[in-house]
Amino acid sequence: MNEGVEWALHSCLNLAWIGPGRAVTAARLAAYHELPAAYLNKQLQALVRAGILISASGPKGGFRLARDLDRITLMDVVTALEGPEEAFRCTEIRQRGPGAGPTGGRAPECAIAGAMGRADLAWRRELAAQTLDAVRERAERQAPDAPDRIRRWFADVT
Amino acid sequence: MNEGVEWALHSCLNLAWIGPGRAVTAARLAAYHELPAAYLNKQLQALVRAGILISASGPKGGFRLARDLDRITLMDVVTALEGPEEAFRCTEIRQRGPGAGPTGGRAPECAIAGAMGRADLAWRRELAAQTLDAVRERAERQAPDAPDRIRRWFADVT
DNA sequence: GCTCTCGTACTCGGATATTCTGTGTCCGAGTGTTCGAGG
DNA sequence: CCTCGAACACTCGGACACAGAATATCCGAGTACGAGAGC
Repeated sequence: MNEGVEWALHSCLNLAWIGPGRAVTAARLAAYHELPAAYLNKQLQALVRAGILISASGPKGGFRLARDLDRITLMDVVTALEGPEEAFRCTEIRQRGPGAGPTGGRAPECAIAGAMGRADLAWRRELAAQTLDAVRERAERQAPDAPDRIRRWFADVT
Repeated sequence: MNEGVEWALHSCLNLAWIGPGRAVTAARLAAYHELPAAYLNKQLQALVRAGILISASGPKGGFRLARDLDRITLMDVVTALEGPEEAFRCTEIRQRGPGAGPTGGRAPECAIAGAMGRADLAWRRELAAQTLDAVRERAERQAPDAPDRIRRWFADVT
């Protein structure tokens, strides 16, 4: 899986902790975790295209959340960065070669693809069930001082 | 996901339909689906290392199943080819940069990694619940003539 | 005729190229601010 | 003093290199079979 997923999730949580109104630049978000700024910018662009973030150019510009965390699921972020297609792609090799069989392409369904698809569905179901707000809540329970520390660091204009 | 997973699953089912005793060469298995023989051989080698297949060199050599299909799960095959590590890898970026916090590396658990890990667990649980024998049964229900056709083609020594 | 031995053909196994997606970087388009001139 | 305008600085956005892994291929190690010579 793309490494940018981790970056995007952390950045979304940071944006929420900073405050809903403030727009933060990609460079600043990247500096907080020592990430390559231009590349993080690329990932955030994908979130903008997916409607998760809103971007603004120019001075005082940057990124901010398009909606509250409780309306953003892990599935949304993963789909925005990885695309909608599932991990296992059935290339229908059973239809090629001597084993093609007499079916003229109207094969009902590949049993293997079906089984893999069920597993993929379980994965997506679990991702869709988890909102970023629930993740934030867990994170705050583990590190209650994190939100304030983040808010203070990002308020620092240095 | 690696494309070889699909090839390996189909090959395992073909091996089961051919019969438990017969050893089939990688070239023959590849020809049945018009796959690159040497590359399929590489994938089957991984299954041998995982204990799913047994290989034999020389004339009359080839691959055969190490155990019955009902004792092989989709999880076994995927792990053999993709490795045991999960798709989402947490690189602990929260521990880097100004946001590192005072914890000396003994952070309890990344909430994001935990949430992604739960989804990955659901995926693996579903894969582990499906045996290749169940997949075979579904496949036979959809194409009852497939086993006999496969057996006959592979029996052809041409 | 039977047995032992050597050669051969065939297979897996790992080392070796090639392509493709992910990773990282750079410069141009767009925008809000700010400084200055004019009324 | 207030208003208007233009230049500027800053940000996103997409186009442009680089790297690592997936994909594909090739040659060597090992083995079972079979032919041939010897007993």
